[in-house]
Amino acid sequence: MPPRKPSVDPRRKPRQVRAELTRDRILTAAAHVFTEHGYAAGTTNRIAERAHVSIGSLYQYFPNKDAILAELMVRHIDRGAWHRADELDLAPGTLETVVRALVRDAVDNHQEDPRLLRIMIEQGQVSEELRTTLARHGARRLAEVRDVFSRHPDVRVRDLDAATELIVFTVELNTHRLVAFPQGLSMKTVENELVDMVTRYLSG
Amino acid sequence: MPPRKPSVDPRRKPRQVRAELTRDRILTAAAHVFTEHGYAAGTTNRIAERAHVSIGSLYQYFPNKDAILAELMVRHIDRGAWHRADELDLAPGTLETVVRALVRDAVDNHQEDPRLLRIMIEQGQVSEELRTTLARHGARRLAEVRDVFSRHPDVRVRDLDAATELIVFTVELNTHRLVAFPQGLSMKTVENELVDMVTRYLSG
DNA sequence: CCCTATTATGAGCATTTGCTCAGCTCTTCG
DNA sequence: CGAAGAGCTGAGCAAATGCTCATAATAGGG
Repeated sequence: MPPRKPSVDPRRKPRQVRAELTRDRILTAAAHVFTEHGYAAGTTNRIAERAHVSIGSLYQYFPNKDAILAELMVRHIDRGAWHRADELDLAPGTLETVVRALVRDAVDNHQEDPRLLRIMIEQGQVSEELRTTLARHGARRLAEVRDVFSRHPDVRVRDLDAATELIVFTVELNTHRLVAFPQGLSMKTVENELVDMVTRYLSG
Repeated sequence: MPPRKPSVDPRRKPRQVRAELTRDRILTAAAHVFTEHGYAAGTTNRIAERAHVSIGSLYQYFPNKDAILAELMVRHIDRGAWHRADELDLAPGTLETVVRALVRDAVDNHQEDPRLLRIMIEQGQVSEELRTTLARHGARRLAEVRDVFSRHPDVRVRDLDAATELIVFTVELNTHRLVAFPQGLSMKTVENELVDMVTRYLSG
């Protein structure tokens, strides 16, 4: 890492529409670049290039690289993007149907957002607010899934809370792996086996 | 990142005890440095310094920085993971017993150094060479586990290969999560539920 | 003790990356 | 129109980092 200055200097605040657009393009590009290359390899020059903006312009609006990530996080909070992303649409039916819906949901929503979020979290610069918000939302989602399970007549497990947590994470992690490394096994195969495993588990 | 050469050149293989020790010191130092500073900030010079070895020596045994992490990961995987595959084989019992052994194995193997583990996982998304190395070792392990499963009379699944892969990754990933981000649930609870899920899945 | 293969050294090269700055273009408004 | 300020540009600096290579030190069989 090159010059890491204090650089707490105030940056230009957009006064024309043009500038606002530039800022947005930079942020959008940054989101893409970070998700694609990771934080360290997501260089400011690369971001500027992707935004079709000169590095000079970039640094006119952000005092340093970290500030870009920070702004990205703020926007995430403001927009509540992940709220929608993880919304679950579980219709009642066979247990297998329900589980399959859960798996499909994970596959659908696990494309872009989670990776960026992971980068943000790993980078450690996460605000306390983001952390708690994420935690709260995660809990809410767990509760939703657990409710669906608890209402289903075929579900027979010792510890529903533990089971729900295990299942949600297992589905999520396997999906992540599939999306990240689309190796050997096909999406369909994995989906089927995942559904089988979870369904049999829940059935007792 | 400075010069990123192809660097597929063969490196010196230790022929004297002295060299073996040097290699070990480098790896040990690398583990510490990566743990302390993270991968990006864990510079090769810093590693060499901590190992009380010159960078020249470091590069005599490792073609590049990634290779050091790769070796660390290989050692991590190798350690214990299938020394016990034999035990599993020699002491066949209930399917549940076998599965529990598998889970315990993963837990034991990961209990040691959460921070390093996280780095390995996170960095795993980058280097192609690293990935193939891991893939090879992973494949070996998969084959062994699949063998154990295939020999057990109670195992009834459509696609043993797919099932094995799903199981191994699920066990591993859940263990990672538990160790790296310890949350509400206790180790014991998760172990039990994991065992239940996998056992029921395999039983068909 | 000597000779050769092996191992160790570290200054420095090549490259990368975060970031600056002098000067340019565009917008706005009297 | 035209001036002033807002916005934009990109060559390039300084620091950092991965890695090489010429050279020196050491080991161990003969």
